[in-house]
Amino acid sequence: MLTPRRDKILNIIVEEYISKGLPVSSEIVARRGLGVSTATVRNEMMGLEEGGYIAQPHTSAGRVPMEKGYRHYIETLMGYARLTQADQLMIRHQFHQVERVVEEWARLAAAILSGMVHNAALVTLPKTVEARLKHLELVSLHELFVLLVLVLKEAKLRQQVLTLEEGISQEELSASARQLTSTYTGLSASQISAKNKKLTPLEERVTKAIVEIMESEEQEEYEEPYVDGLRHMLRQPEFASSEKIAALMEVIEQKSLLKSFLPRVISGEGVQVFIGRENKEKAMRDCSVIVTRYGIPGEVGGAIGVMGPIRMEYDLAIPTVRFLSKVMSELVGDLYG
Amino acid sequence: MLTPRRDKILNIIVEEYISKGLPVSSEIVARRGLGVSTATVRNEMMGLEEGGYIAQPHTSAGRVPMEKGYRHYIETLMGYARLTQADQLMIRHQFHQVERVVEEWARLAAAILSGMVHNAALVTLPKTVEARLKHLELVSLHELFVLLVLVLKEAKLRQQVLTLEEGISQEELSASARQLTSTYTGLSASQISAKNKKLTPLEERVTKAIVEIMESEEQEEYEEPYVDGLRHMLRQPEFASSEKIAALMEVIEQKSLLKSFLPRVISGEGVQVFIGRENKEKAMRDCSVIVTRYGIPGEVGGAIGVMGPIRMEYDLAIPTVRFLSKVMSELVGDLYG
DNA sequence: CGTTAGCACTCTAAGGGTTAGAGTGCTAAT
DNA sequence: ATTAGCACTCTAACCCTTAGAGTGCTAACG
Repeated sequence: MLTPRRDKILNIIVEEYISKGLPVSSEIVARRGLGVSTATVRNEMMGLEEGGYIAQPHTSAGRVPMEKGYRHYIETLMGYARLTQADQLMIRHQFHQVERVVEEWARLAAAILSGMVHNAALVTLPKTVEARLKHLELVSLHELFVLLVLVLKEAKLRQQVLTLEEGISQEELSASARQLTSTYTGLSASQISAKNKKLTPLEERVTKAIVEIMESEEQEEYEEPYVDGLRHMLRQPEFASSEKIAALMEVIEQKSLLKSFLPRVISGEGVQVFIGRENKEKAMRDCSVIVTRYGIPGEVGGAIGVMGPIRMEYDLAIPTVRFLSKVMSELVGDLYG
Repeated sequence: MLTPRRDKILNIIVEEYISKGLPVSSEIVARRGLGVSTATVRNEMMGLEEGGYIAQPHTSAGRVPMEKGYRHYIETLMGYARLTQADQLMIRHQFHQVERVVEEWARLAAAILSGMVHNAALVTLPKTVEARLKHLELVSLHELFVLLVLVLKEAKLRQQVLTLEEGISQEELSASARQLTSTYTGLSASQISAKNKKLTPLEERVTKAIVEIMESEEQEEYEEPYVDGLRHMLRQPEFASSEKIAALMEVIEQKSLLKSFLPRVISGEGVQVFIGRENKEKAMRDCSVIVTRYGIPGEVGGAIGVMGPIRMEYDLAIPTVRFLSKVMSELVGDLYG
């Protein structure tokens, strides 16, 4: 598709632009590698420009990569970019320092990721394909209020306050809870609602609530993600305009973030990169998102990724996302094993 | 301190500046109320300027309120500013629509508040002065891992995964949990650790974990707050500089937000306003924060507030914060009743 | 004495004009 | 195919000018 020399020139332009943020002149390219003159480089650049890989902000300026150029660069990168052994160790070490709680892991992953790539990180909590009940408990709060506590298969807690018609003692509640736990344990929402044993009014009420909670659990595609490192991302010069920032904030706070690209993450394999206009949200047409799944395929999974300006250090961000996804998969697999 | 006329002129300047965002000229002031000429207004303005209430950006510009001017304006405001009946109803209505869960309330309060005042809202979850155990449960996850679930007095759940020395059946775990619940229910961390009954190794392990969790619960001054509506705040013209935004984001993401003013909220009564330099964080010297407590004094409480540019609609923000604090107090009081 | 009309003064923001320099595309030579 | 050389273009940074807004002061007024 691209001659080796053009490929090389393109990659130099992208690298240079990413690190400096300024249009890249033929001279800068000529100084790096290939023993050719600036004139030759200029000729090749014209070809790349016709191909839509690069463009000039104005006539007398150097070249700037276009989305197609970034795409090409990233394709090359995907092959070899890996984290150094030292970085991997450093990251693993940090995970050993925190508690064995999924929320903590996700938070830490977001913190590490955003810190390393100087951009915002997103991490969703892992979600099981099918929620299964592990244990349930009824705790009398006061008068007619009862707290229903569900423990789902992967140590996930859900709670709901139920209002009863008549007061019931804690002893009776505990008995019912024990009873229901033993009949429902290990079952999914559909299996629970399928069971049509004879139930007391209380048990019926509780069962309905359980099914409701577990179904809503399965419905949502993903949990709301942890977002960390906005402070880093906003320091990038491309976010000088506060209008852009506000628009982005809108997307983030309205939670439309997930809907916009998670479907594509689920379907795809490996680390995926969405550059500029490839993002569905208008506010993100100046951003790139690097995401991947983590977890155990077909059982439990979440998403982890980075958001930043198009001019991002892909050579760092891609392997970092990849590695953190690996670590999270191991941890989650361990917990759910 | 201030003659009635100066007081009036000052308040006009502040109001006008808040609504328009432009320096206020003597003519604008003269056109509103008081039957005096621009020259007289100018004379009075000079007095106000000497007093440090207002200032000119440059020689030939109108006046802009200084922090002292805002302070004076707010002091006047505090007396009478109330929400309309319609707004109050509208807000109450929204709270009736959501589930009886503290987290939901806090989230909703933040959403309503930020939407109404077009700025960022902060709401912490209510925190009890002393954590009391309501119920505990032990659920076997697999092999040596056991999930400890605590239900605290105010329907608050806490969890921790314990690693045991040897496998224990779910039946035994449940028995222990029931046993411990009955002995510990209604007690505080210190009371639990004071009890020195004979304990099995398992019970000892669990007790230690309980005390640990409950103590950490009491230690933290406040929970991490929900922040909502940054998208609104960032649209304000004073946040045109992205440098400011990034600095603010730093404060928010690093959680230093709470430490910076919550001590003062706890000690103070009623709605409090921190204007510009009165905020401890450097990044917030261009911001105002309006906060108050909610909850039941001496028992349980949280904080709710607004953050925005100094040029904020105090006449709207102050009563809104006040009213939402009232609603949250009622709800929380109801739940903990 | 407080108030006001009148006026000179100051400062900003916007527009226009100039210029140095960067980087190009083209041409002609190698 | 490559390259040196050069004319050309466009930007960004200046400076200069000017209209207009709003002031502070002075002197007159009730």
